[in-house]
Amino acid sequence: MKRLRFSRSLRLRKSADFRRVQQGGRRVVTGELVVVYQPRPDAGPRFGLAVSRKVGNAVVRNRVKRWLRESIRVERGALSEVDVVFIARKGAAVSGLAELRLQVRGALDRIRRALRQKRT
RNA sequence: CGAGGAGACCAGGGGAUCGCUCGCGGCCUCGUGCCGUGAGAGGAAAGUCCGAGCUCCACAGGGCAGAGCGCCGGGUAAUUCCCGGUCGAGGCGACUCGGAGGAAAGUGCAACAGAGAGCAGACCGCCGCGGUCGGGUCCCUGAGCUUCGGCGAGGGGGUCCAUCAGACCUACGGUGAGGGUGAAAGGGUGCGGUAAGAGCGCACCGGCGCCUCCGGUGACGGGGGCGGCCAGGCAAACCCCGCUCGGAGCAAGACCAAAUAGGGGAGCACAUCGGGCGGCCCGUCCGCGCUCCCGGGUCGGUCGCUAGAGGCCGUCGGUAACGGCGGUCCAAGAUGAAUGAUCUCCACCUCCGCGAGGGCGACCAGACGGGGGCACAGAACUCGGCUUACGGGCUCACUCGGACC
RNA sequence: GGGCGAUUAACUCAGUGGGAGAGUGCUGCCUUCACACGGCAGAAGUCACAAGUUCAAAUCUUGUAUCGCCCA
Repeated sequence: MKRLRFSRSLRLRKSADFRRVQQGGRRVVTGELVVVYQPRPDAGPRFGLAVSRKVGNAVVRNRVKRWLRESIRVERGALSEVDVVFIARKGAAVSGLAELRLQVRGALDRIRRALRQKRT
């Protein structure tokens, strides 16, 4: 069985990258998440998180980011050639890991379909 | 057992699997790689309210202005913090709380009410001067008012006292005792005194000032003498007195260094002008000029960046805070920002059922089954404090009340 | 992370120790055939919250909460 990792190489880390994705990318909205993605040919996938202070205090924000990282780690599958930014809404603070994991899976499925359609 | 006050401490634990960040070692296909191994949030990490280290501002200079602090002594790198004490307030008590210098340096403020509110004041009342009038009491009558109980202006009569007293009036004077207003009206009680009064006088009590003695390093406490009631409140009002304070903050600052645009540095000189050194004045430095040189900054990266005024134990000094000496232990460094996820077992709290067991007794204790709960909160340069948030647990001496032996 | 500021009626704001106010909006009446404009009257506030100083606090002091601004 392939091990499920989410190391630093899979993360979006630069301010310029965030700006590029959020300004030029496409948008998918689930219940508590806004997911923005932009294709990036001939490269692996990269994921970024954005949890603002409106979501809660530092403990709550850290918890939401951990839930999202865990969800991405489990659900990302064979996605590639794309940059994705997950933006948490206020309700994410109380939705719990299971709910967020469902929403991440749904958003990633829609991104995969859109990319496949575009390629063909 | 109940109620209460004070201090110290903990911040669920074990196991399995999958992950994240950093250090070290190894491997290769040298990468934002893989493997192994070790470490990985708090008592408040929080608020950013004080104090420091550190870095830059030329040195951190003078005066004014400004800001902060404010009982006394000690601790400390330092403080507005801590410890011990003094005084005041609260509590039966253990104990708690206190921004606690100066209002007999000055300037100011006090709405409304009230006669008068800041070198006070005469509305009612009381007294004196002047004027007018006989007055008290009982009975009858009775305008009017009424809470239907009564209250009663005025008039008539009986009786007592007598030209003193008293009542009324007025325009004057005295009074600060009484009424009433207010948050506050210039000590309290008693006696004397006076036309009436008043600290006007006296005694005691309380407070204040000055002198002096004793105890204490001191704040202050205790005793004696004299004065005299003249001296109200607010300085978290201006202010006065004393002490302290240069500014900014690791996004400080140093180094490496794309694209784009053209500027930048060093030396010498500087009357005026402009700018910097937190504000103003002084002082001082830099620029505009001349000569020489080629690097500077943004994106990004590296350093700063984690071993410290550290914890614990023992001992000595000290009432204590704390300090000296010796031993020992620990020690996250991320940067779109790590310290997590799932499962399981056991603790802890609480509710319901059940109520075994122990004790002479007040009472203790809750086995067993089921349900619920397990807080506040996440390092961002580092320390010392303060403040605020917080479910519960543990421990040590104490206080008050009750019951029992 | 660090440095600052604000909070008063539904909205925008004044008020710097004794009376809580202005404009817009809202409600009612008048005016008009009707509406707008206009006129008159009225309601509406824990002065963000909690302690303290003071006789007295929106105002002064301290703490808490919320919102906003600046520094790469």
